[in-house]
Amino acid sequence: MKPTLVVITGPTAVGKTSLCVELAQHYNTEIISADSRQFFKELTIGTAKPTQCEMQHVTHYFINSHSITQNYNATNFEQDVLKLLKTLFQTHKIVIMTGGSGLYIDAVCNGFDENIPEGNEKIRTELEQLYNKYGIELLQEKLKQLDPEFYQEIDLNNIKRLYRAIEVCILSSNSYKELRQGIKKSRPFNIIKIALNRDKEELYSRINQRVDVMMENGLLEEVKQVNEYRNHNALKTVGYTELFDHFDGKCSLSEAIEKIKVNSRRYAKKQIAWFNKSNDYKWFHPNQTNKIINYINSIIIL
RNA sequence: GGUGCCUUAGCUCAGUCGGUAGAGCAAAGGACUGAAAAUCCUUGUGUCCCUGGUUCGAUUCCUGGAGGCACCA
Repeated sequence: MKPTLVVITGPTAVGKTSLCVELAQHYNTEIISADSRQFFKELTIGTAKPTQCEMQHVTHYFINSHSITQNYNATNFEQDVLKLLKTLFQTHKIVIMTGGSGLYIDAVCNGFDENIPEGNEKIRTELEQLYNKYGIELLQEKLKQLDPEFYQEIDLNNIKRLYRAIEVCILSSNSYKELRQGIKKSRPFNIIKIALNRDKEELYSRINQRVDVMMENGLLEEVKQVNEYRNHNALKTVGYTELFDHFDGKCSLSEAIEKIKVNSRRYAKKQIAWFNKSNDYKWFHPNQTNKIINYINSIIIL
């Protein structure tokens, strides 16, 4: 019988961590984090990692696994998790993966189309220079020549999507449109997908409170310590960019804190939209531990 | 107490030489296949403070009132 990966996701601050610790103890298993910022050992308070205590009770993977100076992306994560799961499934029938990074979860569950090349630092730097020098129109024009079909589909104002599309065309000498098959990979394990949510008001007040607690716990000091790395992708993160702005005198501390709350709420909205889009999530309230266990058991028995 | 200014979207304010109104921020919804806590898109009906008057028509002009701010006593 195939082993099972239980995916538990949901918006930030909904209560994923404590539920998953409970579930992991119930199933006597371990947790893989699918959070694109908790990888980084330098970012702790602002990314709301599990507590020391929680991590002592249950083994967590992909927390503090990387440094902010390293580049780490969804493909790296996909490959690393698949490798890890192979090992974990030798001793566990169930493994839990939890986090709020939709793309990373999809990478593990579905994979990416095979013939599309990975990101390339050199090309990205060149494209960025072109953008800074000539503006977005030049890149739009470039894509139009390289891949007129995809040019029609893409959001032409989205510079990162433009970079990516052009990069793929250059690297593969093929059209991005052609390469995008959207074929889900089959995995050697079953996947149960669960998403958590609460009333919006409740969620938002949890977010606001959590930001206040982060400040009490020393977020300001943590951000100061990584200030010199602010150009790294890992630090383009809610909770950090706002405080960098404060350091630069662009806003007061209390304005920065308010901005962190606003941006966290927006992040939660975006996450909910992402998870809503795919219909294979079963939604629960984070308090429904028993219902969730029953749901998982009912599928595993089948 | 007197004089002047203000009162318009959740907030800050613009505007209508009289034909029922619009920006920024916030908010809501959405997109997103190797940077994803990134990046991007869409969405503005609100007793224009209240009252009476002038007018075909008032949020806009005039009278009176309420609240706020400033200055003078």
